[in-house]
Formats: sequence, structure tokens, C-alpha cells
Amino acid sequence: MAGRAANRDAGTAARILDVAEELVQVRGFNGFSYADIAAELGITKAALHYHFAGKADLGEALIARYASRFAEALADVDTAADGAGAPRARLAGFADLYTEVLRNRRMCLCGMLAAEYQTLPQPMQDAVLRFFDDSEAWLGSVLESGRADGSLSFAGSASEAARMVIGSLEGAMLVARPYGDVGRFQTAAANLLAGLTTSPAASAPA
Amino acid sequence: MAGRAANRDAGTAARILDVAEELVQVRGFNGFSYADIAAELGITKAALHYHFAGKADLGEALIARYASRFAEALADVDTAADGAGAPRARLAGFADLYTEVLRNRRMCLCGMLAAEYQTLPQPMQDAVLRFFDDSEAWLGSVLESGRADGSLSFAGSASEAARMVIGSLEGAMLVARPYGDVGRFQTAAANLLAGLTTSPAASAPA
DNA sequence: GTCTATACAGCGATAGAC
DNA sequence: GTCTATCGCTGTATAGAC
Repeated sequence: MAGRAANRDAGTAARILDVAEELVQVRGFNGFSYADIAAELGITKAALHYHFAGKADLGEALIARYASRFAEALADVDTAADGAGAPRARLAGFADLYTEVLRNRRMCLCGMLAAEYQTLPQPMQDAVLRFFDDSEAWLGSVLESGRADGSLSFAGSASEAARMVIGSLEGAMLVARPYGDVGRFQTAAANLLAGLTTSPAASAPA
Repeated sequence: MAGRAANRDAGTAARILDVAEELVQVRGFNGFSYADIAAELGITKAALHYHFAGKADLGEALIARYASRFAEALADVDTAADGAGAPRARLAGFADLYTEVLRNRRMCLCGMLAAEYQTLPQPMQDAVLRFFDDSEAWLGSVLESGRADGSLSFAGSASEAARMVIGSLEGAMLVARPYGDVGRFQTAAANLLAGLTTSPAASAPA
């Protein structure tokens, strides 16, 4: 989920998605137009309609690609953090994905679309909910493992805790971004995760 | 901060604000037009411009009124929860304000505007940050009291904890609203507050 | 304070040439 | 695959009558 480089060599469709993605994450789906994308790429609006018939189609493609990249990033977190201490490291890795998005002065794509949810065409609405459902499933499983091995602690079900964490990270981004302060997000995330982490004495008995 | 009733007897300016407020909280500042307000009130767009010269002026008035009502609501929470156990009750009362907003199928006005922040005229941007600063000041003071009397517990400064709580509540709303599920928010809020609450044994020694 | 009428820019979208 | 040209509509905003 790192901020992708210029993507100069990608096909036109991919470059359109790159520009549109940034516009949605920075200005919202209702805050940009085909003209903005066309100007940025040096092509015309008509060319955009060749690749994406309507704004709704573009929006669906945007979420699909974002969700797919996010799933890859989660798989990378799984790979990077393995063995003992995996749950804690994976939880931290999950929060780090959000940090990277904010570092690019962006809001989470689906967090932004959640705000505009009522104005979105239904296929986009459905895709946004799927994104959160998938995140909840991955994180819930991590939290459950952490509770099982004693490294994490929380009340209620792992799904509920996952929902709480996802919402909290989205909200921390939402508020930190206007302040232009990544540290503000990181502090909030650290305090949040601290509340789920068992004390060293309990998790790593000397 | 309860969902205000029809406000049938209010002046036109107030009724415009009522309708615009709901539109912003449901669809976003970039998701509605003067025509939407005019249609809802049965007046013309030109009449709207008499009361609020431009959309930016309307937006500023919207935040000012919302922030003023929110401050009143916080004062009410102070009054309702007094004496022993006040910090915990005030913290719960703070979360309840958010619940009420969500019950009306709305997002927090300033949470919504935070998402659209980069597209807002600067006076609106400034007012949004002031709203969060004020909330942080009030909540930080509540948390500090709670730590002092032993009823609340958290790492770092009270201001940092306040920022974490505000962000988490905003994010819980942001994500719960698309699901149309107030219970989803309430569960997340309860889990969040549980992490700040000292165990009964510590706070209420039998 | 509200109206009719209108200006004018921007929007998403389409037709048809190249 | 991209262009020029244009459509129909909606956006915010204004002028001037009542």
C-alpha cells in the first residue's frame, strides 16, 4: 500500500486510475471531475470515456484495484511477521499501512467513500462494505490468534475488537489529515494498540 | 445535540441552516446544491442567496451553529454528571452525543467536513480545526480529572488520549453509518471506553 | 424577503473524424 | 486510442421587479 511511484510506463487505463485514486483520496469522489484527470494526464475527457464509460465505472474500478492491493499488502504483513509474536507484529503492520497512506497526505480510499456513501451508485456502495468486511475478517483472525497465545487482550469477540480498531484507525486518519500531522495519527494509533497489548510481564514471562 | 425537530416556527435563515445541516451530514458539502435546499423548503434559489450570499458563507454559518450547539451539549453533560464518578459519566456522555447523531443517520458535521477538508474555503477549514481543538480541550480536561481520581487510566498525556478518543469515535461513526447499524457504533464505543476505565476493584474498592 | 429571469461556467456524456 | 465539437443539464450567482 505504499505510495506508488509515477507509473510513467503503465497503460493509459492504469494511469487514469492512479490520478483518479489520488483525487478521490484527497478531494473525495464528489470533489473532482473528468476534466481534472484529463488535465493532469494531458489527454481529453473523451479519451477518459473510452477507458471508463462513466464515473460510476471508474469508481468501481478504483475500489476493486485498491482492495486488491490492500489484500496483497495484508498478505505481505502475514509473510513478514511469522512465528512467535506474529499477532502483535501483524497488528502493528496493519496500522503501518494506514500510516503510509496518510504520509502521502491521503485519506483511506474507502474511508473517504464511507463519508460520501449516500451519494454513491450502489455497486460502489457494495464494494465499500466488502472492503471493510474483508479487513475485519483478516484483523479479527489476527486478534483471535493474539488472544489465544496471550499476547493480546480485549473484551468481546475478536470481530468486535477488529471493528473497533478499523474504525479507530480510520477516524484517527480522518482527523489527523486536516492538521497535516502524521505524528498525531501515530500517537493515536500507538495509544490504541497499547490498550490491546498485554503487559510485558504477562506476555513474555521472564 | 439531539436531532432537532422540524423547527417549523423558526425564521427562514434557521430553516435553511436546518436543511443544509442535514444535507452536509448525510451527503457532504460537495454532495448537495442550493437547489436541494430550495426544493425542500419550497422557496427559490434566489431567496437563499439573500440569507447566505454564497455557499461558503452558508458553510461557515453551519459550522458556527453546530459548534455552538455542541458546546452547549458539553455544558449540559458537565451539569448532568457532577460529584463522584463525574469523569466516567462525562466520558460516557460525550460518546452518547455521537450516538445521537448517528441515530439520525448522520455523520458528525465536522467529521464529514474533515473528509472534504482540502476542497473547503479556508474560513471553513479553520472552523473545522477549531471544533476539534475545542472538543480535545473539553475531553482532555475530563480525562485528566479521571486519572487524578483514579477512575480512568491511560498512557501519555490527557490531550493525546482525548485525541485518540475523538478520532476513534469519529471513525466508528464513519464506518458504522454505511452499515446503517447504530449498534455497531455502540459496541465499538463501549470497547473503546472500556480500555480507559480502571477495573471496578481499583476504582470502587468494596 | 421572495420572486422571475437569466448569466455563465462546469459537469458527465456522446457522435463522428482521424 | 485519441481527437474536436457539442449536447443537455446542473452548478453558483446576479439583476431587477414586486
